[in-house]
Amino acid sequence: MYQRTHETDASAQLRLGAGNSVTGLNAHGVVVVCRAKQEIFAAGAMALYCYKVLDGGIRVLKVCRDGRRQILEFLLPGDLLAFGAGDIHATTAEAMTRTTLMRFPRRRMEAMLETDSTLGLEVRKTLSSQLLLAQCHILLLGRKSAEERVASFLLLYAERQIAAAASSDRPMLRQDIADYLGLSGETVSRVLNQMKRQGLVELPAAANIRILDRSSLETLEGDDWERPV
Amino acid sequence: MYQRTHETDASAQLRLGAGNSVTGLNAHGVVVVCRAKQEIFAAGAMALYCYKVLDGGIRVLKVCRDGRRQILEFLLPGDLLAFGAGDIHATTAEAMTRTTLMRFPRRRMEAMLETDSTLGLEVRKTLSSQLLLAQCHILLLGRKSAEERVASFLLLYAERQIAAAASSDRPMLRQDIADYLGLSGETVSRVLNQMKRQGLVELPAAANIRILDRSSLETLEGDDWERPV
DNA sequence: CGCAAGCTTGACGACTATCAACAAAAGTGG
DNA sequence: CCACTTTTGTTGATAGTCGTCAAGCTTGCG
Repeated sequence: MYQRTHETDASAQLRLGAGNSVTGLNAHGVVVVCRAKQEIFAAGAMALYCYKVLDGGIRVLKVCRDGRRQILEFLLPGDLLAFGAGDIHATTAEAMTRTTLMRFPRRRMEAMLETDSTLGLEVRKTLSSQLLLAQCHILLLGRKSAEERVASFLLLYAERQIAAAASSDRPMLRQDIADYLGLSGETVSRVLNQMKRQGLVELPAAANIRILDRSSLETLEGDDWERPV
Repeated sequence: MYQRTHETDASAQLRLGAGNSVTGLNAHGVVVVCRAKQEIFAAGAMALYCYKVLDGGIRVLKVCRDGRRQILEFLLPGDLLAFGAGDIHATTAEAMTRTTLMRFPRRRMEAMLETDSTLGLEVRKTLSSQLLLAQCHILLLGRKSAEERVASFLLLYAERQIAAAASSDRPMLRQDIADYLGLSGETVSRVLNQMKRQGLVELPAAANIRILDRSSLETLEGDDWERPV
């Protein structure tokens, strides 16, 4: 809960370019550090703060009564969290590894939106690109086979993780991938190892995936759309 | 392509309240009428316009190379379409029935956002609530059984359709429901008829569904979240 | 009246979840 | 530094859900 100048912010800026600096808000931010698996906020709680990821990784998810889990998105350094308009969080956010965040009071953010149209543009761009990602996610879950889902996932996160690799070793468990893709952990494991046998990927250490044959994966993905920013 | 004063606008206003009037933009809107099944824009096309639905209904969807279809949302009178920040449409929009739209030039809308913070708020609220809906959709597609999906769908659209019933008879084909729920048309038919045998719904005419036992459906839905606005 | 589009129903098979056992890593504490 | 425990990943056997194919049935419309 202590103020700190943001050492890690430089790498964060690097990812999404200068445009995504949450302009004037930085002055009102507080740096918060979360340990692995710590909950940042829970579904149903008052949305008092919004966040920017500086270092580490976050999963955003929904849970059913009976424990079924669906991950909605993985956030990496540079990404914004909880900039929606709702006063109550509809999702839960958890740190995947030790994670550093910049935290902003939502009331102050909304006040700034009244006058600062640049901030407004940033927020709109964030919401827009989250929506585009969600739409691709919907197509994936609704109409793709297990193999296509894994291929899509690898291609989507490959680029991002290269950029985030500096900050931490790929913090992505099989079960997290499964809960993102709407599959079981076993199925993800099977598909990945089949891809390994076909020479499409390498699995050096567990929780570490290296793409060897990107174009074959693109064929498998069976898709049509322009990948969103 | 002719200007017209919006006769149907009153019922549209009724749905989402006075807040959702796309404030100053109305002056720059043109009323457009689409016949059933007409494409409003295609994925990949330049996003020149944004729209507000005045009457009828629209489906927004994505298609794979091999023809698999996934519907992302159904839009009803009062809903806004294509207010995202991207310059290229990532989705296709089609009229489900004869549909009346108000069409706004995006460049002008974006220009107004520079100064009009009320419009900015409206756009942010629209994007936010679309994102909430998308997140529920992701949970549904990733983790729910066919029966749970249909129950969720009925509950989600029941309220909306009561409001929209005035404008047109439920324009929803089994195949559209199936493509929204990530199921086959046959499965949707089977689940609906099973629900009918259990006295949960009535199926007076094809493409017409009446809910008889809402609370049982809520149990079936197997969910936990606060339904979004 | 007859055709076309959409809906229902059944039979069958494919895909993927579940269960279970084991292997491999990663912590943990002596 | 090494047993020990816990967590995570792999692999196989089995079963269930849902997609596909096909036929027949309704409904609406020309």
